Amino acid sequence: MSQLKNRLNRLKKTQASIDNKVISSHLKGGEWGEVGAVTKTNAYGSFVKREIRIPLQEKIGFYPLYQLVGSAQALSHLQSIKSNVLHDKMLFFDTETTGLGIGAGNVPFMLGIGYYTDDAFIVEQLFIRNPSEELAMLAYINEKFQHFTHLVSYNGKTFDLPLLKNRFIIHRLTYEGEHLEHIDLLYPARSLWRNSLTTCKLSHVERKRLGIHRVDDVPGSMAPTLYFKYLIEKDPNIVADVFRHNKVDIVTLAILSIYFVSLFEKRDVYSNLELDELYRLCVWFNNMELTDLFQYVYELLTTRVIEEDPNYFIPLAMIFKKKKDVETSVSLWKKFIELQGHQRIINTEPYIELAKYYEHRKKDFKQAIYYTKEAELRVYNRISLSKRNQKYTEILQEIQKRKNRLEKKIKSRVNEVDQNSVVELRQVEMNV
DNA sequence: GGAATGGATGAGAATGGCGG
DNA sequence: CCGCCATTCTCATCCATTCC
Repeated sequence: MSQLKNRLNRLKKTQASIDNKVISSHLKGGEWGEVGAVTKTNAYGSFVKREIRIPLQEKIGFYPLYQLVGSAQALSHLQSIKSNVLHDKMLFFDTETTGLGIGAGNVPFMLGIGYYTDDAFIVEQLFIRNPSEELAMLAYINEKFQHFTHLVSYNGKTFDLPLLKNRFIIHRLTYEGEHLEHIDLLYPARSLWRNSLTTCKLSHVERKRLGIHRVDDVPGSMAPTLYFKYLIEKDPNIVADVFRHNKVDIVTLAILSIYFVSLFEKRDVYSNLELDELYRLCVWFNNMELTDLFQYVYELLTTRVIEEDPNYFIPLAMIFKKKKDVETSVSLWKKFIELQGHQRIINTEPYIELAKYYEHRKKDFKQAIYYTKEAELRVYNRISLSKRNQKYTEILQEIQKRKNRLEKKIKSRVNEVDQNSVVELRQVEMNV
């Protein structure tokens, strides 16, 4: 055990020295050992491989790596994943390429993969020193695919994987990863943070939500330039930063997975969320049909919405309307009006929705016309406040149309009642 | 510069109530 | 039964975003 610990510590040290850029310039370029990499050879040729072991208890940002152990299954809700998700059957995946297109001119010069073993998280980085090494690298990763069931990436569905498949075709290799289900974390990230983060780029997400702060990171957009420079000068130190960048990307994929999983099982994390995140989470659980989680988050959300921003009652009401639970929608619209009705500028949607509800479902035209008139009043306020009122005059016309219709309906109902009472009277007379 | 994705927006069909 | 109108449901289409 202590032997293992020693070994881990030793590995940790070498890795730290690489990360701290102790790759010093007095060791003249050319030696791959300097970046902690070795030459790997297989039946198709050679390429360079760097392997890093990270102990599972290591904390990356806010979360330790071991948190995914035994709890990866929840990730299946993020995309329509059918098979069981096990942490040690997931292959985290990110490439560095010579450009952004997925056409033939774009070459992946580095493939970064990450996976869990019993005692560590392993990052393997495959790098080609020239185009002729690509085939050997592809063959290597092809064999790796066999040991996993799920691929995890960030925008990999549109970028990394199509590109990689193209390379297989160009090299006349059969892609052996068709069995892999693909979890692309970009989409859940966007649906959760589209409003609360200015951008959902991986580097921004990890800094703002995972507590991971990169130091001296080279942006991905620098990768092509650095690689071309390497091709000319053949000094591994030139691409040392690309290795480091790619490694963080891979590790971030694991930590982001942990974060998502925690949303499904650690209900105490909800109190740290921004209001909009909590709302988006509510939408998640509703769409995923996880009723318990939905109910829990919904209740938490409503108490916060009252204090922080009653406007959220409106989309929430629409969720229940879609679920055909209109009574709940009605209570939310009314709650909104109760809290916001006094404001000069206010969304009229709840008034209109309530008017529809009373006209069409309850046939209570008086209530319907009451809410219509309330809406009309608010729009008047708007128009008097703004010069550019084209939009609001249209809304106003719509409202007045509704009002006129309701007035007619009320009138005709009064007539109906009169006629009915006349009929009743006649019947009484006949009976007499 | 290519493409999967989800959200927003819109068009068209289906529904349903109402009056003639 | 038919025409009219408002609403709702279902697709279709568009648009921005993200990867290096």
